[in-house]
Amino acid sequence: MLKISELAGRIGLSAHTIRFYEKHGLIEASERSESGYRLYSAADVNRAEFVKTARNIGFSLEDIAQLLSIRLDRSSHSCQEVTDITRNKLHEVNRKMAELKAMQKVLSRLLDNCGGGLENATHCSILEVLDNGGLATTGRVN
Amino acid sequence: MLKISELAGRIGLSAHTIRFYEKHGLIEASERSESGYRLYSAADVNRAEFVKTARNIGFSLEDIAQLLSIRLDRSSHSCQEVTDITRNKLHEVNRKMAELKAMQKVLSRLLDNCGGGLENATHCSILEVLDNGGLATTGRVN
DNA sequence: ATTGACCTTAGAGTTGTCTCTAAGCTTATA
DNA sequence: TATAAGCTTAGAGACAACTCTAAGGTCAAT
Repeated sequence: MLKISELAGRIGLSAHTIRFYEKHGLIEASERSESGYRLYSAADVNRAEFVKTARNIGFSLEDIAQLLSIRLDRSSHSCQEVTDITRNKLHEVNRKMAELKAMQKVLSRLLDNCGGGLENATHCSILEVLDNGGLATTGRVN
Repeated sequence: MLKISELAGRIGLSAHTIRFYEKHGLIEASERSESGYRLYSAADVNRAEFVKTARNIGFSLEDIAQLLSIRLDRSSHSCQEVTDITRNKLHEVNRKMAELKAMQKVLSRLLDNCGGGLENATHCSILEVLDNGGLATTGRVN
C-alpha cells in the first residue's frame, strides 16, 4: 500500500492533484491508515495510471470519469460507448486545430507583410490591417 | 455618438463584453450623456473595431492592450514591437497545434484499432490501451 | 401615466484544472 | 526529544474571457 506522495511519485502527479482528482471521483484510496493517511492498493495504482494515461492523451476529467465507470463494469457497457467518447474528443481536437490553422495563416501573413524593423510604427502594416478590419480576402483564398 | 448597444450591434460584441473590455482598458467611451450613458465617437468605434479584429485573429486581451498602446502613439514605438507580439502569438499557436496533432494521432489510432460495436466493452481495445499506459511506441514513430 | 427597452454600477458566477494555504496531527530520523 | 518531512481537512486563489445579477435610473412610445 502506497501513501499519497508515493503514488504521486509513481505516476507523476502532485499529491495535491491526486486529492483534487479524488474529490472529483477519479482516483480513490481503498484504505486509510489508523492515522487517516490514504493508502493505495495495486488496483488503486492501476486506476490512477489509467487516469494519468487518459489525461496525457488529452481527455477531460469528465471524459475520464465516464471512461472509468465503463472500465469499472465493462460487461454492462458497450464498446461503442468508448468509441463515442473518443470520437467526440477527436472532433473537438479537429475543431480546435481548424481554428488554430486559421490563426496561424493570418499571423504568418501579417508577419510576411511587415518588415518589423526598428523604425517607428507609423506605417506598420500589421497595425494597418488591424485598423482596417483584417486581412483583405480579395484574390485567391486557400 | 453611439450608445453602448449601438456600438455592440455595430461591432458584434455584447454590451456586457464592451463594459468588460472597458474595465480592462481596451475600449473607451470618450463622453457620457447627462444621465451617464456611455457615448462613443467615431474614433472610439475605430478603436473598438481594432480590438474586435485583433480578438478575431486570436490575440489575447493582454496582447491587444499592448497593441493599443503602440497604436495610440505609433511614433514612439518600433515596428518590431508589433512583430514581436505577433511572432510570439504565432509561436504559441504553433505549440498548441503540435499538442493537438499529437492528440489527434493518438485518438485516431485508438479508433482505428477498435471496432466500436454494440458488444460489451470487456475486450475494448481503447480501454486496454489506457490500462497499459498508452499506445505502444515500438516500430516506426513519425 | 405606464410600459418596456435600455442604461448604470459593483460584484458574483462560470468553466476547467489545478495550486496553494492554514492549522494541526503523524511519522521517521538523528 | 527535537526536528523535519509528510499527512489531514476545508476552503480560497489563479487563470482567461466572459456572463450574469441585483437594484435601480432613463428614455421613447402609447
